Amino acid sequence: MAVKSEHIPKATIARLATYIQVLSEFKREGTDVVSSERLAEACSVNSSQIRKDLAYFGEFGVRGVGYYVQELITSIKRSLGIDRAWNCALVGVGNLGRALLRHREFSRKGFIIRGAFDCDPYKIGEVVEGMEIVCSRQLPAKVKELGLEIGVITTPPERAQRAANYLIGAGIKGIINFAPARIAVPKHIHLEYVDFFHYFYAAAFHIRFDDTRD
Amino acid sequence: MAVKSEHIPKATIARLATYIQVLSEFKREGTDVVSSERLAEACSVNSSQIRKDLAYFGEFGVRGVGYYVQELITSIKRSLGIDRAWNCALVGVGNLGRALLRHREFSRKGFIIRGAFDCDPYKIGEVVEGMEIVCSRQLPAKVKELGLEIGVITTPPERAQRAANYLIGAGIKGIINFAPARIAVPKHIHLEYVDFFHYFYAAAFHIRFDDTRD
DNA sequence: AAGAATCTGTTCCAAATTTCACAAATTCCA
DNA sequence: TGGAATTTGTGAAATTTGGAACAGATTCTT
Repeated sequence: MAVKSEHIPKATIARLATYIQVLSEFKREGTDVVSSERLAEACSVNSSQIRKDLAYFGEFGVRGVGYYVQELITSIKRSLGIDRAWNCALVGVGNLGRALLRHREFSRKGFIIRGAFDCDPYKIGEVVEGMEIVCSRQLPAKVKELGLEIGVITTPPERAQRAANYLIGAGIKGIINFAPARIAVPKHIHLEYVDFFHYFYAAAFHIRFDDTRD
Repeated sequence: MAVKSEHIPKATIARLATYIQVLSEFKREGTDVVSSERLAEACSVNSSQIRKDLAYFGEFGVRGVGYYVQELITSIKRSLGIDRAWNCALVGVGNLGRALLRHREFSRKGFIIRGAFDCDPYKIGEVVEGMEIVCSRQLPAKVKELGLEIGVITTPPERAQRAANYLIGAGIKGIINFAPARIAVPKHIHLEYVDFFHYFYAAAFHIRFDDTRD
C-alpha cells in the first residue's frame, strides 16, 4: 500500500490509531457501514478531518454510502503498516519492562516481544512470562536470528543511551524509548519517546488553569 | 503564576515536559546556565521555539546570558501547575493498574495515588503496595475525604465509561484514561487519553515507509 | 427512470504554529 | 568606559494544519 502524498502529519497518524479503535467498537456492535460524520462524532474530530486523513492513503469510501467498517479497518491497518506482525526486542527488565512483557495486548496488536535483554548478571537467565532474559551483548545475534525490527527501551534513564547503541549496532530499524531520557540516534533510525507523565502534566495544567480563571 | 496569553498550544505543553526532563539532566551534570540554543539542541527543537514556548508564561531568561537551570525548572513547573502535589484516584486494579500503583515515579513527580478503586468483590479489601482496594461506590466519599482531583482509569475498555461516570459524579476535575476506549465527559472535565500503541503504530508506519521508498 | 437525498473526495480559505530576523539587554574585555 | 560579543524576547514572514464548501458519485423513492 503506497501513500499518495509525500509528507503525512504526525497528528494524522495519531488520529488513524483512534479511528481504528472506534471502528473496532462499531464492528463489535454490529455496525457495517459508517459515515465520516458519525465516525467523527465518536472520535471528537471534524468530519472533513477524517476524510482528509484518509485521503493521504487512498480512497476507501463510497460516495452516497460511507465507509464499510471492516474494510476501512483493514485499509487503515495496511496504511499504517500494522497488517502484519512486528518483532520487538525489549531492553531493560525492571518494573516497567516486566509490566510490558506481561501485557497481552502487545501480541494481540501484532507487536511481538521476542527477546528480553538486560545487562544485570542477576537477571540474566531468569524467565519472565515464558521468556528467558538474555545478556544485552547477544543483541546482534538475536536481532538477526529472530528478525527483530523494533527496540523497546525500558532501562533506567542513565542506561538508555547504551541500550540504544546496542540496538542500533545490532541493526534495529526503530526505537521506542520508555526511559525518561533523551537519546541520540542516527537519522535513519525512527525514534519515539513515550512518557505518560506528559498527560498528567497536561491535566494538571488545564485543571489549574480552570481554577485561575475565576 | 498567571499565563500571559489566552490559549496555549497542546504541543507547547508537551515540549515543556521535555524541557524539564533535559534541564534536570543538565542540573545533575552540574550545569548552572544554559542558552536556548544549547537546550534546543538537546531537545531536538528550534531555539526560537523554546523562547516562544516560555514567552507564553513569562520572561525567565537573562539577555546575553541565558537561563539559570534550576530557576527555569522551577518556573516551568510553576507554569504547568506541578509545583505542588496532586491527589489521584485509580479506578480498575488489573495488570496495568497494579503496575501504575507500583510505579514509584508517580509520587516522585507529585502525582500521588491516594485511592485504588475496583468494583470486583474479589479484589475489594486486597492490599496493593500498602493501599487497600475500595469499592468504586465509595468514590464520592473518598474524593471529598482525601481531596482527590485527578482520576486515572485503568479498567477494561467496556467499563471505562462507568468508571468515568463514577469519577465525574464524585467531583473529580480531570481524567486520564488508559483504557482503550473513547469516553464521554462534560466539557468542564479535562480528559486525556493514554495509549502507547500509538507510538508503536507510528514506528511501524515510518519503518515501513522507509522500506517502501527504495 | 428521473429527481431528491446522501455522503465522499478535494479544493480553497482561514487559523494556528513554527521559523526567521532583529532590537533590546547584558556581559566581557581592552 | 566603550565597543564587541552574546543571547533573550518578540513582531513579521513562512509554513503547516484544520475546516467550510462544493462538485462528483451513489442510492433511494416514487
